[in-house]
Amino acid sequence: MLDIKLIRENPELVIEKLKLRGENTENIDKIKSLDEQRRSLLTKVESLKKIRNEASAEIGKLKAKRIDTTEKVEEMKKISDEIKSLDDEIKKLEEQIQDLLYYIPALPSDSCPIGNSPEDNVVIKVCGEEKQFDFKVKDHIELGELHDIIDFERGTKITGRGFPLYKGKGAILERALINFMLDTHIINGYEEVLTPVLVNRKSMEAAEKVPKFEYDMYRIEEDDLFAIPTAEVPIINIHRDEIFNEEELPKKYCGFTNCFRREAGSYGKETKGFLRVHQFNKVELINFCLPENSYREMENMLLNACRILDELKMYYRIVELCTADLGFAASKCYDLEVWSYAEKKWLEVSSISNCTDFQARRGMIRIKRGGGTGKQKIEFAHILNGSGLATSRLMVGLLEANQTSNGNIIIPEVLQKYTGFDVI
RNA sequence: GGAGAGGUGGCUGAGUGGUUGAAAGCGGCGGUCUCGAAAACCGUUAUACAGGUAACUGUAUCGGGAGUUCGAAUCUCCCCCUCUCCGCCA
Repeated sequence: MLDIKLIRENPELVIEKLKLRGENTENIDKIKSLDEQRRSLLTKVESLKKIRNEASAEIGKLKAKRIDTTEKVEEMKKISDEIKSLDDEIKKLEEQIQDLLYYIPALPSDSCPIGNSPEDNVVIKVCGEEKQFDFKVKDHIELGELHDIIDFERGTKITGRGFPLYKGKGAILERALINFMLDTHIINGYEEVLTPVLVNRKSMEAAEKVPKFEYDMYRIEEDDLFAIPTAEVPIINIHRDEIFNEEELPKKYCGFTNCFRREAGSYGKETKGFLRVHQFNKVELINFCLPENSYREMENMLLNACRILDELKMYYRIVELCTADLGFAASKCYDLEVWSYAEKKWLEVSSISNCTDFQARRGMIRIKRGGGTGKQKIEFAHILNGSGLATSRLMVGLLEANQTSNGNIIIPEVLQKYTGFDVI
């Protein structure tokens, strides 16, 4: 959620930044005028409440002295009614403001490349070495079937399309990847958490997934719970409605969860195998930090995620998203993409975002600074999230890149101690 | 799912209609004392919103919402959560 004060004080800036995202900005003026109405009513009702409070105290004293207060009470009845109707009006205005505000995305950082579509994203760096194959490469579905390690058909039988079933060495490889990633992140200073995968509405709101993306999520209506689309949601909510002391930051968490996405509206796109699924596995990185450090921390997080791909000896690239391609809550974002030798395209395996105070404001995640100096200040934390990494698409790249001419798959060296075997 | 108990400031805990934003204690912070520390003592210690350049002022907040009242932490209704016992169960 954006700061209403920013819209109030500098609407031109807000509009200018939103336009860079290709966002419709007409609601900004609407919010501004609703906010003006709200504040003028607020001033009015607060002064009436002051009168009421003073009168009530007086009535109390008079009654104690057994002096008649009928006249005073009658007068206050009128004022009380007036207060009630003003309060109702204010409440309605606040609801209108919020309904609009909840759909306004974060403002892009000045450092974001400006663009109109994903084509304007900027490739920062290509890493690792591209392999040369002197045979026709198999795609991950063929490789999965060949070794009976991924069974898409039975996954479909159990649940539906997009719910893959891993078997045998496939399941072990998946588990090995997760363990390898978590262990690596722990070394880099992240605390591991294992969170709930169903969360309540408040948690979704704090992560800025609801109301805007409510219908992209699997929901359990009876209990008003949501299946998480990413571990970002429960991990951020660890500190919802809390205030950090500034010395506690940066606070870094990593966590593995299953992730669930309806991907409504994307049918027909990348329906093959692992490229777009409804349930996948992901290790997530979260960093709560001081506002002035968030962009520096973001570079660190990028390195932490890259390290996984480096150690797996993957061929990948770092892409910086342009203003038009940023996620709803993000001010700046890097994607990591691994090369698919069979699909002949780059696959997104990680997205590292600086959401600055956008989620912290909604989730009331704050920092207390200057403790003991007498000049205490409370401000919103900055929150970064990054995948480190998502395994299903990584699995695609990994299987393809490590295949041999007879269809075997060589396990990368760093994973061998986790799998217990070196070839599939 | 059934029965009961309870939700008050960072924590413990008083308060059942009228200076109660809220006693007291603990903790935190600042100070006095000390070579330093502890102890003791003194002071201070919530958040949000609105107005104001500011000092500051006002309003709101005792799980959430609605209601009664001139006035609600306190009374009424609905909801949520936690705990205990029973049932079920990985």
